[in-house]
Amino acid sequence: MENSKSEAKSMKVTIYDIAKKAGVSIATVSKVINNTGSMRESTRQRVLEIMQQLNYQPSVMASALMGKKTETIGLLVPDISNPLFSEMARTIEDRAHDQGMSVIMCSTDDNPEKEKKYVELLQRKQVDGFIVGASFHDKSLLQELIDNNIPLVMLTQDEPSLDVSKVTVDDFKGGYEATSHLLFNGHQNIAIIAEYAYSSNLRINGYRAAHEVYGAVSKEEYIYRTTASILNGKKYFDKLFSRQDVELPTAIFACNDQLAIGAIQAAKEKGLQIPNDVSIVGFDDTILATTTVPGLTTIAQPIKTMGEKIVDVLIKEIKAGKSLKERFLYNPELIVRGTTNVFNEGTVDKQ
Amino acid sequence: MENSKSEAKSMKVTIYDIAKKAGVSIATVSKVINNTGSMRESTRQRVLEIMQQLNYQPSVMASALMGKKTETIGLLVPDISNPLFSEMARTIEDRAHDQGMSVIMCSTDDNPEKEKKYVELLQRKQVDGFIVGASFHDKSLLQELIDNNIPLVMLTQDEPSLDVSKVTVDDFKGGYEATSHLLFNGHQNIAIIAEYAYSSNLRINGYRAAHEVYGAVSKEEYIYRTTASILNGKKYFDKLFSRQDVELPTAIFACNDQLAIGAIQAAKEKGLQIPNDVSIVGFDDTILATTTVPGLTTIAQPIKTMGEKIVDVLIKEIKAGKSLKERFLYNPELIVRGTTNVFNEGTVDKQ
DNA sequence: TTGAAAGCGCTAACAG
DNA sequence: CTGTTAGCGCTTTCAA
Repeated sequence: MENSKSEAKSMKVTIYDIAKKAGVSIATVSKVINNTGSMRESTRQRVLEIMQQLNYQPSVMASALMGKKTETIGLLVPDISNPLFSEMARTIEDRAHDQGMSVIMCSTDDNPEKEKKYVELLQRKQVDGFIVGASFHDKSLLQELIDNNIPLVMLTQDEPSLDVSKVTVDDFKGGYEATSHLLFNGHQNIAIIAEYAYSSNLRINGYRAAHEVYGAVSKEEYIYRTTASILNGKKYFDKLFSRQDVELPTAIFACNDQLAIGAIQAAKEKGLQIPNDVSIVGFDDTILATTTVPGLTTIAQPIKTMGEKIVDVLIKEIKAGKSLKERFLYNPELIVRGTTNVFNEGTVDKQ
Repeated sequence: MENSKSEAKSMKVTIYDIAKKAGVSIATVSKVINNTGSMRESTRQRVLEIMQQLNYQPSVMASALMGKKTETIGLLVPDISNPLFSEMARTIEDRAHDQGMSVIMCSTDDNPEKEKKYVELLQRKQVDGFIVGASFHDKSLLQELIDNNIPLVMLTQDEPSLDVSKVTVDDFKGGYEATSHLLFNGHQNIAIIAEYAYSSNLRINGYRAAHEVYGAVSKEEYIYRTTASILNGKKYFDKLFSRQDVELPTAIFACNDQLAIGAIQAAKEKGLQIPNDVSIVGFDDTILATTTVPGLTTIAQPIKTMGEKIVDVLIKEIKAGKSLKERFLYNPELIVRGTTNVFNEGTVDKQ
């Protein structure tokens, strides 16, 4: 009635089972698991074999208890169902798995209570490090992690008050390029629908800078702020086009693809032709930018590159045991599709 | 030089610290943590207070080692960046967090090697249960989990060979409704672009059944299979429209939104008008269905409801310690937008 | 080269 | 009502 065969019963097989069957001590088994210490090659082989036979999987829990890593990272983003973040998440997940780590995702909804809850949860789960994406409101929570020397890196959020490693796109340049493209093509009245995020400040600065360079005036009345969603894109487009006090804009620079799509939809509903009556530029270059007709002209972030880099940076810091405070700034790229009329330049990829 | 104040130093505070400071034993502290046993109310309060003061977070690792749950679930889907799954994931995440659990996500890419790798990884991390979404090729891996009595539920995948709880949409009915809508509106030549998935078999059956009911003939030449992507939607649309041996279809039923969008793009490129020259119906009703112009007529899955249900079922099974083998079948709903012409019926939500 | 033993932070009897 | 104690599965000195 004993399970003397290699057919492990249902009970989880532990380091003790391996040790007994191999006729060695658990210390020895531990050494072969971790590839530490030295021993007779034949011993190592025997243990290895038995581990195979019994399909032994060392418990991450137990080793984490002993101060080893959990090989898990926490990913905090505003909303994983937002295409920008789901695309980022996919890259992050792949890169992490390549290095033997898994990722727990948490959508904060820009809600400080959820932020707190998730940070604490992830700490209880003893994640090896955090990736914080796009926006995080309760800075003090993050500062506390930093103070406790818990690896933390920021993606797509160049919040100056936090002194950690960051991977971002050059938001200023992105804003500048989007606006230049529009100015270059003859638009004088360009509105901007931005987000309540640090990145949007930078993009707005780029927008203003472009105006200066082109000798145009950027009107404060054209600058709106909201949160990312198609609905808000619609709403703010309508607001913009129902004002009496300023000239109607002929172009919109939306600070992300969702807002841009909302603007497209609102324009269509108003019977405006795109790009002739109104041109629209988005930001991010998510899948959404390719599914509209006409395709959305947008500023591309190198999502894949950034996702991979942020994982690499985090893992490096986890190994180093301290923040390296590196900053990586990537170039945005203007992708011209059908929502702007083009008399020139730019990467043309019309669909 | 002692940190006698409530200002916990950097070392993690443990159950011992609480016990010492409260002047009780760790057993007592453990009891208040888990709300077990009984004790003087004043004692409980005192301990609770100190836990607050020291910002004590019980280690999930340590309690998991003792056989408690890890409060983590593993989510396996083909690709988290696919809007259907990211929207599902969002719902799942929220529902799980509501009940104190977090989710580790893994994208399998329909690749059996990744499937194996992730299942093993999640086991090492001792997840309390698995949610397997949409498609999973190596059935034996799942069967092994089931045999080991590890909670496992399936979402959107009514694979008959696995006897576990399932939450799915009624794929047959969805296929039937999509096709009926087209037949009812006068189409006789309706092609279908399906996936290599069990759900697609069912949708194809519905497609055939609708033909029978309407006294139409469903031609095998109109049935294509591929994997979900915009590119494949385009590709198969082109294939369909370059055949000489059958009449050109006047309508396409694509088994998911991505394929449908590819078809829309291909149609536009060919200069075909939608819905007049060709009508298109999708499946899923993801965000993609709302961003195209015209909006995509599609079969909606109740993503939120299903996501919540699958979590509830899994958690119930985790608590029960065994599979309940429940099946939940949800009604799909036809959402009529602009890619089909309507002479009648259906939920109209044109944009 | 190997193993005995002392924990990691927590839970769960079992005594007191 | 409360504390003592024996582990959970693993890592890591330190001796042998």
